[in-house]
Amino acid sequence: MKTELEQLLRAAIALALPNSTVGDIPLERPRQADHGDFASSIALQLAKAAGCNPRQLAQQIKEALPVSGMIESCDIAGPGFLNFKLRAATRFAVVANVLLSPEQFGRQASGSKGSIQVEFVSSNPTGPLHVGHGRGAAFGASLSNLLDFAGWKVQREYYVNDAGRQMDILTVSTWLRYLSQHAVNLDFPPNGYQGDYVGAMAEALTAHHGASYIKTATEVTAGCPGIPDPILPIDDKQREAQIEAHMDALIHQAKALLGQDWATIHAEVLAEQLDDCRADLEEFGVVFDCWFSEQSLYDSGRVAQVVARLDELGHLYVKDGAVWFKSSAFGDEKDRVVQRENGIYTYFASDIAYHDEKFGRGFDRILNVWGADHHGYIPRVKAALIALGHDASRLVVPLVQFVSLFRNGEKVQMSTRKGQFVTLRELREETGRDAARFFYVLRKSDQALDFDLSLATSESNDNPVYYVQYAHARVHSVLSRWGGDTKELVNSDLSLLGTESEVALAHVLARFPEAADQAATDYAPHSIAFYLRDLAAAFHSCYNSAPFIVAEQPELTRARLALAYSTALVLKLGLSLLGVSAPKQM
RNA sequence: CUGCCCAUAGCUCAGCUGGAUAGAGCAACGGCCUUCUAAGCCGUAGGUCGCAGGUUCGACUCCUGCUGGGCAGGCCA
Repeated sequence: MKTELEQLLRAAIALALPNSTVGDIPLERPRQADHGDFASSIALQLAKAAGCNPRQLAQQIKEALPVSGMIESCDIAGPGFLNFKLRAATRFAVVANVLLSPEQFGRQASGSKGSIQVEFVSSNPTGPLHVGHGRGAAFGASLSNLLDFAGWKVQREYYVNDAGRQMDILTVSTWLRYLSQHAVNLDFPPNGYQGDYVGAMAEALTAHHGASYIKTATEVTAGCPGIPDPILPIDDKQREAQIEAHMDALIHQAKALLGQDWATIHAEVLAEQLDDCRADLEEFGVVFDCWFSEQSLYDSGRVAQVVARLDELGHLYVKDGAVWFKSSAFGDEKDRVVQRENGIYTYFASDIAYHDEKFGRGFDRILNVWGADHHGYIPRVKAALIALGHDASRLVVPLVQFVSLFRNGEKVQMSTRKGQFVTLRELREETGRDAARFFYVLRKSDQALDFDLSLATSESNDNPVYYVQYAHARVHSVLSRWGGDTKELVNSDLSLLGTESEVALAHVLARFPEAADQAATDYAPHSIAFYLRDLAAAFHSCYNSAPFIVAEQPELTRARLALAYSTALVLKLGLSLLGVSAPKQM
């Protein structure tokens, strides 16, 4: 409807101003009803270049407008706005459109926008997902759904950081718990993973492999500097350094003592964490097409290859024994190390290989959904891509800000250390999946989120999830009261509609395709949540203004139910984009 | 010190590539259930869009400076 009107305007402008070049035609739905159904400020924009006053130009455009069955009137208002009023039949045509193909309403042809990869969550598989990851998951999943709906061919990917030190630390932590369960007593390192799940994995290790990994305490700590005594008067930096050195020595010692068994434990720990993570996300309605392993980049030699390529291109140099990438030559604020003095590649090196690999897969666009704390990392990745000859503008990084939990008005304290964090699983169990998914996307992603647990769990009118779901349930309640077949509703006489609240509802309904498309281009699932609230509000208003079922007027009843049912279908569609269910009863 | 994000009603937040009288929810106040689910609706009140400049027909929106809050600046990931 909007695009048709846009074409009419374009034709009119071509006639009124033959020599002008017009970009996008501004066309908005005014807030105020007396400004019509659509308004355009195009005359104001073109007036200057055309050298005449805006109202005059608006008049010319109006007169050049092709005849159309959808427009009832076109007025010139204010400084030169063109206000369009639609015919009643045009206004309610949306109802028939929705009923004819409910799944397709607002959906754009698959692949019409090109292909896109969305990488999100990608948390280290070193422990359960917490509420921060939950936001990334909810955002990324909703965004992916939206992009798919708006015509992108979407691939959802989880990058698994299965290489590197954090995984080693988890493996050691598990092994140390295993040892202590077998009465080998050692001081547990403060930078080890301390959650209960580590102990559980240690028990599983015993169940699968018995006592075959037991070593003595002296063997394990041989060559370790030990954990600094808390009473020692050394500064925090020194203490930190010694703790890290102790951990490195433990890892080294574990690898030496266990030999092949180390790889077995490592693999088992990783598999267990990934399975848990996958299940957790699935229960949250978040499913990935691809789980991409960081380790595979090392195994296939891609990391070494990409570093070699940068070297051939002359973008590397050696300083202080380490290999540096000249990222400052490509927009980064300083150069970055890709290979450490000890010969080990940095995380950045594998990330370059990963992004190079992704670009090689031929996506038109690549999205990395990252926590906002990683924003400083963007320039160096882009720098690497540019250096490798890629078009870095194809990479977009939507940032997701932090989440704070509130219960009864008080902030829930969380710290990743000591495993004192609220997990996504706990959140889901407390609020339910629907509330969690909806609350997560109720705020702009680049805005810090205060997640109000009391509100999310309240079964009251304060809860915005219920507000939308209730509108959907209400429609079905009315439909079942009516008792007819909803398939018949397509043939209703929509010309019987026309009250103020009916017009308003149809108007919001017709906005859905634009809202979905805009939300996709803005990477802004939150605007769908807001749209759904608007739609529910328009429905509730309609519901209260007059009964849908009028006993002595079956035709009017059918027309009104057609409007109500199409509303329910769009509510369901919109909620499904956000991963929220649409119950028929509440 | 430098970079990024944020600042809108008492509170939590929307505000579409610059458009007409800046919106919603909660809280406050006043109404609406013998009729399809009151988890709802209708109404009233509430604002110097952080401050100061600039760009123009027009600025919550764009630019600069300032104030106040969050985050980031490793041979960690």
